[in-house]
Amino acid sequence: MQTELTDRFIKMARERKLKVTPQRVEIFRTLALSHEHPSAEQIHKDVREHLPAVSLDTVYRTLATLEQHGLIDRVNTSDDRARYEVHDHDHHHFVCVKCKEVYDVEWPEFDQLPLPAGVADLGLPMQPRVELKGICRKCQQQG
Amino acid sequence: MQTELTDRFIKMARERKLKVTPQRVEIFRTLALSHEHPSAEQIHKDVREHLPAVSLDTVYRTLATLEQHGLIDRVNTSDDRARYEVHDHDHHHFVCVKCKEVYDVEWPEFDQLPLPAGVADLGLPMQPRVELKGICRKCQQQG
DNA sequence: TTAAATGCAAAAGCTTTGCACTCAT
DNA sequence: ATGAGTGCAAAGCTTTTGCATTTAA
Repeated sequence: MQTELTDRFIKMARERKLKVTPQRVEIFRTLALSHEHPSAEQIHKDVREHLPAVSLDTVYRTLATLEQHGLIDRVNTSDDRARYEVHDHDHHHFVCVKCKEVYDVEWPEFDQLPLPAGVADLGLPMQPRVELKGICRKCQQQG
Repeated sequence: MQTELTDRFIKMARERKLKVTPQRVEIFRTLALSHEHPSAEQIHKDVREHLPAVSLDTVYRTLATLEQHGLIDRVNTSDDRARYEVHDHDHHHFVCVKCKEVYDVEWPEFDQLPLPAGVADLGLPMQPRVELKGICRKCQQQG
């Protein structure tokens, strides 16, 4: 529900001593409710339907802040623009190399796989994610 | 060796009816010999040591062309600029969220794992790659 | 009260594009 | 010969930044 999501954001923000502004609440809610892995500009457009005065640079700054504090994730696609998501369940991505669309994929077998031995030497790993590049159904049918 | 790599490129380019220009040869060779997952600008800088007249936009155009034809891969990082590699052995990436450095990781157990059932519905998958985000050794030590 | 967040506008940075010329085939 | 590739310069987009104002704590 609306309140539940907002409360969750407020709780996480407070824990990290981030100020809770209407802009931030709305940006987080918009992203959490989207399944489109939206870009900053898309988020801006959506947020403006509820808070018309929000500026694009606030969206950029907020996304950067929330990402740094681990509340949201940047999705690495081959797209020119950065795209984001709230990572609230274990999943991976199928990225279409043609249209750049991103689809969520669940893969429990992978989630249970232990990390390769050498990783510890490289650094401290966080979330292992699989990126499945490919051509999506829609693009296959179009040629 | 030098010739071997060049020959390999020429063969692949011819198969795809791409013209073999000195610029393309040098761009491919530079990328193939690099282990740094370089950006277009870095490649441009390196290539210029052998072919001083190559322009940056030719590098961009060549990288786009070679990527479209599958001779090179774009590496999806959280970095602002696009980065590339010649994918000549099975490996995955450890990406440092702080310095954006990309390290290669081998993971034979993953390579043997069958793809999740649902993928076929999404489209035609190509290479499954794992992206391990984390904080690299160097950044850990610096704070 | 006060440090952080926002909005605006301008700038920066990466990448793309139009056009005339060159070159691989 | 001829169409693809290149270099140059200019433009296009996304993203960042400086500064004055507002606001959450």
